[in-house]
Amino acid sequence: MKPTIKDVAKRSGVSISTVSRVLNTPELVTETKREKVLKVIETLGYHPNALARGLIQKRTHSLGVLIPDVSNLVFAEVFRGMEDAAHETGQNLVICNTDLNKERMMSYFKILKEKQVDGMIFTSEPVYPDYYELLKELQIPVVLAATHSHDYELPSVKVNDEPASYDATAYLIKMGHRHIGMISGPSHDPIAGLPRMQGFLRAMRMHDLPHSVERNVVYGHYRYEDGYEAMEELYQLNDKLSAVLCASDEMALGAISYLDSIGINVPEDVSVMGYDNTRLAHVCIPKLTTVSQPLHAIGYEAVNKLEMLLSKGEVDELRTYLPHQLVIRDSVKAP
Amino acid sequence: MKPTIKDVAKRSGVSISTVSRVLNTPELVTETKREKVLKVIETLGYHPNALARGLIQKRTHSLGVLIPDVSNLVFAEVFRGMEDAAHETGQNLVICNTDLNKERMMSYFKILKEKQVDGMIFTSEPVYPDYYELLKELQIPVVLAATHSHDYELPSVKVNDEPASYDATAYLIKMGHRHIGMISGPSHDPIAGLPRMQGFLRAMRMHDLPHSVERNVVYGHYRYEDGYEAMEELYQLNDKLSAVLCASDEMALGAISYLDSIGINVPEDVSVMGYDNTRLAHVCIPKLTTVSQPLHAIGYEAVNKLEMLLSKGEVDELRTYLPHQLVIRDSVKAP
DNA sequence: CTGAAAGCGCTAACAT
DNA sequence: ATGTTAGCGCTTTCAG
Repeated sequence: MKPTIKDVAKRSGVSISTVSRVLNTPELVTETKREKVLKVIETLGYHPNALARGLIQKRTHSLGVLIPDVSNLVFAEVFRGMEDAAHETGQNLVICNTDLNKERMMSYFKILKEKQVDGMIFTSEPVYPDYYELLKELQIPVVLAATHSHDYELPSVKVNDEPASYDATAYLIKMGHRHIGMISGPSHDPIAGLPRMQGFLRAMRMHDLPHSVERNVVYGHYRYEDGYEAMEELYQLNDKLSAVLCASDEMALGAISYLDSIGINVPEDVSVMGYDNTRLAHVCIPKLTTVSQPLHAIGYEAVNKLEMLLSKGEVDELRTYLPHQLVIRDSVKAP
Repeated sequence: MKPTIKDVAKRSGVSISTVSRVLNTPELVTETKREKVLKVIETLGYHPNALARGLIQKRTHSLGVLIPDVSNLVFAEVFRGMEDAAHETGQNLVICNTDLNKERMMSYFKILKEKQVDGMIFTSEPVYPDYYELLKELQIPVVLAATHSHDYELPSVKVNDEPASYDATAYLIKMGHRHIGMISGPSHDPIAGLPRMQGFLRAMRMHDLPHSVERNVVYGHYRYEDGYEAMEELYQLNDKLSAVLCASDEMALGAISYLDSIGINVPEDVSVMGYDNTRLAHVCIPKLTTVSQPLHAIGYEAVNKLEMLLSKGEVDELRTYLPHQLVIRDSVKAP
């Protein structure tokens, strides 16, 4: 059997409370006893049982992370930020891939609750009413990362997409483009879909440029393949476009690939702009001009915010919007 | 206070063991009582405490994952495989980013031990003697993913790199290339460095082609930037190379980028071959011809193997080698 | 400064 | 089929 605190106590000739003290409040124990106990711990190879401790203290130093898909670069970088913050404050992360599956999501809520995580980070998905209800019933502190909710008072960390998308479009316009298309996320996606499209439309409108949703906007699910198909569709809709704004880097690459397949060069013939600034964006040819989201920081700050919520019971700022940035590289040029 | 099993028992007018039974062995409880209890659980919003349960059963259904960096596509895909397998068997994953930092690694071993994870997956790093000693002391079941050990009897799942690299090189040769360079991982990396280089050298030797380590091989740490710099170095060493094998897709992209910067086209002037077959490889132009590692399957099988180790106490096959595959795309052509 | 004792919430014999 | 009881390994009063 693995040694327990009892074994250590017996071998050290002290009570278990003393052993507990050298582990938790060593300053309350005489030096000689403390050293003795430490030595026994060493020779026995004793390691405290965090379950027993957690059972009493009601604190496990574990956080649950709900994320659509860790193998997606965007989420992987956000997640990495969470990991770094968690490591700095001695927390562990229990990860759950949701694949945007509601049932899987709800079942994870319960599992995490049972495992007594101290809190949860909910990533990149809208907070539906049933999620909120369950969360409330479960009474688990939650912070939203790369998503937010106006309906509910949930702390969140994300980029403000509408202005970011506006800026991107304005940049394209400033470069001299007048016929600009957009490959958007799904219009029913209130997080990364709608706002980015709205920013685009607002910029076009403000500059008196054509911005028919029917002729200038097509939709995809942020993936490379979606970008490829969307570009094909967009091109059939409107072939005098000189620039295309995409709602993700992956879709931008897909769009470039389609254009390449029909002999159109980027950026010589058509400019393409990405969104996210994942590693993808600077690893390809041409390197992507894109909207940078501070992915790592979003994850990092989300965990910090959760930590504050756990320790102080409240956060300093309910909804944090981290600044975006335009990263100018090689996929956009003047027409 | 959150309701406990006691509260449920009281409200249902039964003993706590009966409540425990409806949760764990419902068939042993009369239907009427069971329904009554279930209803109370529902109205009270009771959720069992997994810590208390784990304390008794000595099984937490949590696995620890040690991985260098989840934001790296290679690991992210392996990790995703682990998540899928874990989900299917009702396990949770606690993740620890090691950044190849020995101390961080060793401290994570201990933390995971204290949290009573049932087992651990150790990813993509050599098993150094001090790791092994600690692992042995801690008595935690371990499976290696994307790495292995000949020195120790540790179950592992990976691809056999030497033959894979041989095959890649042989393909290049079959395509007509005679002057081939390699951008290798560090030669001191026994997992993804040395074997891939050895496979390359063996293929060159077997075909009586020039294979001087000094003139044909340069080294990098698998990243884009490394590939870029390595390609520059390689080109200065030997400018009549018509093909380059890289030890990672990222390095291949870096190499292509360097070649592009000095006006050399891929694959028209020089062929470049990648390794890993991450998403990167089919998202760029030209799409990468590469050695496919079944990344997802490596993670998936590693978790399954760990599960078998936990349930049966042994594994059917100590070291599993998953098949690699050549994926022919656009970055290699005949010279 | 130290020890004894009372749980944390649950499962698992052991009775009945 | 159900209840009683004894812990799992630890922290935390409470005495001394």
